[in-house]
Amino acid sequence: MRTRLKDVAAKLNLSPALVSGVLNNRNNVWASEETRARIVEAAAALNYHPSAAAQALSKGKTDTIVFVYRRLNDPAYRLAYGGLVDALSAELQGAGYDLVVTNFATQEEVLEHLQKLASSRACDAVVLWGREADTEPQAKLLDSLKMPFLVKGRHESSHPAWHQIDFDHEWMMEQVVERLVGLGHTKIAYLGFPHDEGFVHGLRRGFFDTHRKLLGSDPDMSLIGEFEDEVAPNLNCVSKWLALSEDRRPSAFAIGAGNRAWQALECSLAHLGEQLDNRATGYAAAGITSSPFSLMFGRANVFQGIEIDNLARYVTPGLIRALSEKEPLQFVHRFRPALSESPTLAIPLGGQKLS
Amino acid sequence: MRTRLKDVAAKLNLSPALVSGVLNNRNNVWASEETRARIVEAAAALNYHPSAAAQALSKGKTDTIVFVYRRLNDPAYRLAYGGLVDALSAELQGAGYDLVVTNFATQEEVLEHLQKLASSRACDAVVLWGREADTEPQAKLLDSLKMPFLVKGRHESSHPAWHQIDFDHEWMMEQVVERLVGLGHTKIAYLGFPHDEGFVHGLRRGFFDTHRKLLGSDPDMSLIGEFEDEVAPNLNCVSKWLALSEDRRPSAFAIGAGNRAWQALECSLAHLGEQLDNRATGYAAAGITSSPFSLMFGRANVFQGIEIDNLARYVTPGLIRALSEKEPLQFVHRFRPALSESPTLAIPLGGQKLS
DNA sequence: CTGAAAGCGCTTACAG
DNA sequence: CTGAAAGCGCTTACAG
Repeated sequence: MRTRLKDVAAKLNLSPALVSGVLNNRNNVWASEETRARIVEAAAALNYHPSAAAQALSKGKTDTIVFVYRRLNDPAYRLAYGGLVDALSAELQGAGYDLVVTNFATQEEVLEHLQKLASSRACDAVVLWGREADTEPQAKLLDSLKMPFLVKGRHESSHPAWHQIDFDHEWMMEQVVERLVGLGHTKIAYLGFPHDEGFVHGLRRGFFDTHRKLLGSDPDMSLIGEFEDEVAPNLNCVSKWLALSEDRRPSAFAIGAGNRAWQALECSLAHLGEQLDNRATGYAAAGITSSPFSLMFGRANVFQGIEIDNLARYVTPGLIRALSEKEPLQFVHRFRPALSESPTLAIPLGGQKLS
Repeated sequence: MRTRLKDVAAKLNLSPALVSGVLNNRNNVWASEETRARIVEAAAALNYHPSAAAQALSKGKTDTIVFVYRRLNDPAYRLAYGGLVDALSAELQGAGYDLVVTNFATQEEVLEHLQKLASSRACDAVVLWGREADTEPQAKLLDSLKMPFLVKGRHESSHPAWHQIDFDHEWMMEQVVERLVGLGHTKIAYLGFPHDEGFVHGLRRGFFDTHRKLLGSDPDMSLIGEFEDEVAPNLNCVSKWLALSEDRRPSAFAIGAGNRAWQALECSLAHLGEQLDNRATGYAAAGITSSPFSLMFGRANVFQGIEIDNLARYVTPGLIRALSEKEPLQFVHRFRPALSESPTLAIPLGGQKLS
């Protein structure tokens, strides 16, 4: 039999109420320092830990947060979730919360489960992650059920009062363009995604706005490539760019796309015996990457795996605070990760001699 | 206020006990079909879901399983955990269990938390994942606390009664060698890890044993390379192998290592204008990979990301059964994933013309 | 400083 | 077929 509150109370000849009060540091409970010490000591000696279920039932608080998402086929999403769960769980653990992870194949199942979560009082809050088309109805449902939640995404214009978080995509692309222009490049191509999603538009907007601001002109529309995260279309596009005459050929690349775009870029360059470098001469690139990422051959400045771990760390305190309702809540978080040198495998290529 | 059991009972003028009995399909409860239907209907109409805490308290069962691990620096571990959590959570959800994920920086914290889990009755079972040096003491502790658990790893000789799962590494390497020999290769090099861990020894043993069995001789010890999962040492080793005279040079590679070994292999070959292929002529390779993995240039047969998802799917039913104790428990699970063609980026390299 | 009592929302014999 | 009652293990006013 595991130790219960009454066991430690009995051992000390005290009432369970007192022991409970002391152990929980309740401030309307009075006990001598000596008694407190005895209680704490006895609890430790008996290896007492309150029953989670009993506490949840009497307190009406579970100290549990549920991370809910729809499973996506795109492996990049799964990877991001993996890192996120790892970091989120670690952060919440530190604050005394458990993280339960639940995923479903369909949006219907997600919505049904959110209903159940709310009415079975199985958690204190929910974290929603995924595409905006999915998370918006999910968040709406939780909102109507008065269940606290945090949602990943850019819902700031439609739902400014939601507790939401995402990257500051416009700012990130600004950093990218500033970096490339700072190196001395003026002909900058853009590789991005073709999807109609908030972050895609944000990245594109950031590129265009900063290009205008720093170079005084709109980007050359023939140097804008937007493709799925596959090697072939990116490779095709980049190799055409590199085959342009020198006056039209880009010398730098702003990447608002995935790892396949980077791989295509590096391979196209490798064909010409070139590789990326952070210099005014030759070719340079900067941009976002999925996690985990290493360049194969060269060097570049990247937002590493968009630092999803840091995103989790950044947002957790706000979530906890929102739950304890001690401070006014900041609703819209825009995270600005650091642009830094990418890890590189530095695989020697072409004519270079191997050791 | 959320609906409680008494609410639906009151609405139907029935006692809570009856409603509870019917809703839980208890077999010593008698109610007419009509009454049953009314109860189910009313529960649905009121959106009734029993309080998880109250159920846990009265039943002494939480329907929760906790996944505990120590955070490791190696990103490959994190990735594996990510995919695992995804799959495990999905599987358990289907069986009515919640998965809570907890990770800690140190082994001490893990052990302390396991203590707490056991004495706060916060879960029905624990899943342990990580290196055997960590999981062994963890499992021992849970064992002594009578907390059911499943542990990843190869503890079959030291603790045959533990509910444990891992890949059948010997068998996997057998498949690899059979595949390469089947293609017609006889000079097979081996790339592995240098660590003193169960799976490393298993892979190596599988390679040696099968080599002897199929080729009638021990492997050439100069064609055994065991390195950390980094490009440089693998690249160095493979390029030396490829520079050997034809009578000594390997034409095939059995990989019991990580993605860096594959990258090194492909790049070494690319220098020579070669790439991997599943043929008797040229170079072939087969082996294990970390998740997610694509070859850059060529083709090969691999155990894809060691199919950690399938491992989770494979093991969940046993875990659930162990908890309900309906069937005798199979303790040691050895999973045999399928050897299949690796995804490849098929990046055209070298003198090849781009479209 | 201390203790008896009610309540959280269920489940489960048990008596009718 | 049905209902009153005790119990799961805590917390929390409240009375002393």
